[in-house]
Amino acid sequence: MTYAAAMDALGDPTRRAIFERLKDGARAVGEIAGELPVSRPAVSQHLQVMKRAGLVRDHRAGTRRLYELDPQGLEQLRGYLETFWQAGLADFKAAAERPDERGTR
Amino acid sequence: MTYAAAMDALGDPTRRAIFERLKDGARAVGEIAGELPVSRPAVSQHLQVMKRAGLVRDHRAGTRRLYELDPQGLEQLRGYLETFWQAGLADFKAAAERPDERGTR
DNA sequence: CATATGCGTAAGCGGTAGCTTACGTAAGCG
DNA sequence: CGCTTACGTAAGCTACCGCTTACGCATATG
Repeated sequence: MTYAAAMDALGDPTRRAIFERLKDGARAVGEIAGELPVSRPAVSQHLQVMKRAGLVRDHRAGTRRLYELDPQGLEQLRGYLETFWQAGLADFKAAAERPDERGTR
Repeated sequence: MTYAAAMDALGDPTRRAIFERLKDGARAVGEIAGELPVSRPAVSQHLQVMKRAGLVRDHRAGTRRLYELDPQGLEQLRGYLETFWQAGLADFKAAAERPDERGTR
């Protein structure tokens, strides 16, 4: 049920930008903010939302504070999306993937 | 790059509720609205946002309009999340999954 | 052809999400 | 010990998002 917080969190573009910056290792707050068009406090606030959502972890490193990806939140999201591929969706997928016949859109 | 629209769309709780109602087959707009605490136009608006995001498809059925899941959008999301499990994240995951040592949180 | 059903769209409103600036605090450094 | 660095938090403002009501349109039905 906690996947909801993770979905809400990654619903914001700035938050996704921050999240993606953590792909290749832990980073400091100001370091991330330097690469984005928002202030450092803004990044700090976003990181806390993601922390509550279980998407990131943090730990101190001198005067700085390093944030890194938290696999726990990612696992929640993966599990949630997986529920949509279940049931009769497999053959439905096959039917839907051939160029549409009904001209939807 | 179009995964962004899908993430934005599923960032809203009401939209997720609608999305989940489509798990087991196509549904009409009013039918969905009847199960949710929002008006039918609200559901209609949400469905269109999700349609632009590639998350749902629609087609007419008499005077009604049936909406169903669109595997295309789901695939976008799955692919996006997958990028976070790449690289050195595998062994990082192993390190992060044992009860934390640094007392983060 | 008249009526009913089901839906999309327009218009408008209120709450809140995201941002900024300002301030307080903990840890390294000379 | 002052001073700097790096961060979190508070306060406040604005834009936008999600909602409702009202309306118009297309399709079935008798």
